[in-house]
Amino acid sequence: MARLTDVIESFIKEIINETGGEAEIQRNALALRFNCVPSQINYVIGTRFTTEHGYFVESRRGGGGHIKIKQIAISKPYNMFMHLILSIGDSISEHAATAHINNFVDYMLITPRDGIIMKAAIGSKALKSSNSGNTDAIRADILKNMLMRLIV
Amino acid sequence: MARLTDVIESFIKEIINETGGEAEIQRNALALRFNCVPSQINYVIGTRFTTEHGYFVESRRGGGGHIKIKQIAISKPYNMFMHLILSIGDSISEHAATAHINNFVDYMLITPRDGIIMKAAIGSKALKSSNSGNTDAIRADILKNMLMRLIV
DNA sequence: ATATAAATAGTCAAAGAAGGTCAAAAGTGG
DNA sequence: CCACTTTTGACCTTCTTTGACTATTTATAT
Repeated sequence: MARLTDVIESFIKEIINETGGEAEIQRNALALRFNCVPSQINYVIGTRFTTEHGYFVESRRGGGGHIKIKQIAISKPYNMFMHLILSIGDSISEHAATAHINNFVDYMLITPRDGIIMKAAIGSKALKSSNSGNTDAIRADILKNMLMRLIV
Repeated sequence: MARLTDVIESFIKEIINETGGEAEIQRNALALRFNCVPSQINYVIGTRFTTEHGYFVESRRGGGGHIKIKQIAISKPYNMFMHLILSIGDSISEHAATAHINNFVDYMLITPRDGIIMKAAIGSKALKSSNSGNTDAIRADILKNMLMRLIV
């Protein structure tokens, strides 16, 4: 029995292929089409179209709302970039994050100015309000989001 | 489906660009043109042309009434930069932070790329691991840190 | 002048249209 | 049976559209 999740997954991937990298869907319409509850769409996206899988997701609510799923480009430099993004994991120290950012600068994947902004964003001063315990997780999220945005 | 609100927004912005900074419209005429109720014009103005977005709005009722939407001119960009850093306070919503960043881009205090990185850093996706309650505080810290770094 | 009509714009809340979250229930493979 | 994944559903948040009612300004008739 083919899992619905897999069917929806391929459906979305097909759209992405056809349009050359981006699928813009409407949650309710899709749920209706596959005869499932809307939140199943969220499940599919949350398990199959994550950063780790190389996708970037945005959405808007309200009238005319939608969900946009973008595949990051897969040219050579991006592969390297992606590889580094994946190596970040879901928790990272300031020291390690800074090292990564400096690496990105060294490899010229980002400019020194980009590096300055990023280091400011993930520095301990910027995250001092976070309850110790999840600081490293927040830092990882911030770092990955910043990097993803640059290649999506 | 394209949101009417967005259509009206771009229409007004086009006028502002053409006239070099100011749009004078008539609410009813515009509503008629876009086939909506007049108050939708107020909605567009109230959500897209606020002070935070860098606009100033005046109006007059009665015969020959009108709504004037002016883009705020900034004489000394640097002052604006400093002023906004100070005005951020110790807590800020994603909405407000995004508006600030977009403003910085509009006034060319930062590049669009800088803006992308910054918005990624303060987006709710990046801060989802923060214990709800202090998300806005963390965001304020991050934003201030990034901005400070650029002028120090 | 004054009262009244006409022409505008403003406010606010309800209805409508999406999407998000989270946990319980159900299914599956080992 | 156990651990893991998928399916479902109840409830929440955000954004847009609509409309009834209000406020202000200008025009017109007395």
